[in-house]
Amino acid sequence: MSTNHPLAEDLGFLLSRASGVVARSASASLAPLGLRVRSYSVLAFAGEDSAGVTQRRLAALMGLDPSQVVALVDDLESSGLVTRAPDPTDRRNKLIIATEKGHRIREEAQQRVDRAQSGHFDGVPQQHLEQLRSMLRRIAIPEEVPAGSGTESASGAQ
Amino acid sequence: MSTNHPLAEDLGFLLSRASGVVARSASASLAPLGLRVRSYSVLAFAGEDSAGVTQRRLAALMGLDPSQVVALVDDLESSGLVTRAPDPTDRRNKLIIATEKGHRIREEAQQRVDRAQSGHFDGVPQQHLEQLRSMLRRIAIPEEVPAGSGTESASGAQ
DNA sequence: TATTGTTATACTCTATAACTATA
DNA sequence: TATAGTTATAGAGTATAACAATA
Repeated sequence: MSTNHPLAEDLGFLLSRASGVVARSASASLAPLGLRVRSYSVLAFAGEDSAGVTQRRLAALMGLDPSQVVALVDDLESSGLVTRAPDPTDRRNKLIIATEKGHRIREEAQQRVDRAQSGHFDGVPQQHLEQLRSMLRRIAIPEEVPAGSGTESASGAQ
Repeated sequence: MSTNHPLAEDLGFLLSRASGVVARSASASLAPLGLRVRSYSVLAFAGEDSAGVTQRRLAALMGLDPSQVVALVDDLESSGLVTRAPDPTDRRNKLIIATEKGHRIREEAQQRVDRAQSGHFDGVPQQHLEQLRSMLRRIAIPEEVPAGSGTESASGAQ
């Protein structure tokens, strides 16, 4: 399409830069809780569903390889924020469930992240933010990640 | 502000996911040229200014530490895409200048990246893309990086 | 004394492949 | 045989600190 635009105007470039800026401030805001953006994401997803989430689903939600989820859960588990509960239905699955402490920390973590992010977004009108969100959602999740998790052989996850 | 929203709707999270998706496809499209997103960015900035760019300025433009720029320039230089020219005005500076071959490769690289990215953005109305761009620019470059490069002791660069 | 580029180092993130236990 | 979780490993990205040459 538009040929020969400067890189500083390129959407992919700006996306990457902006993402880095926001992630760094989120990371800094979480440090006092002993969390990083990654582990916070796992904790947040686990805390959203009282039935727990499988590691496979976490990987799909976060766009990671399942092998990367292991260490994240290990850390949270050893900090007592989540537990790995066996799934009675299918014993291959491990359901990641937030502990009571996990819920408390998650609450505070979310507030911290929100506070850190508001600095980046608060000048922008609400309507634009909603457009931004829907645009990013479309790009980030090409095929709307069905709740059934991973029948698609890790298609868009990589 | 809005308390207790699901993480999948969080702007920072979506930003990070979308950025990853776009970066991966850009990376894949550049692989046949022996470039990555990072080295392509250096090549693009160098090619935009026939007078060349200092490594310090590249670091500021890309949000990197100056030490990270060294290896990127090393690679491009050994591939014959850029040269390190001494700055007569200030011999501490090294001006990174695209070679003729560098300009050719840069041209093709840009086309490849544009093609890869159009898949992600082409459904979105032009007006929304422009809003997105200006929003990302604001977040990515907090204080509009003055052309004078780095008097601000690597403030926003980190 | 301050700044540009540089080297070195350590840590995080990303990407793959292979293994185990269950199904 | 296929899938969930796991281990291991190599490579890329990120973050700091210190140093030489130049200003």
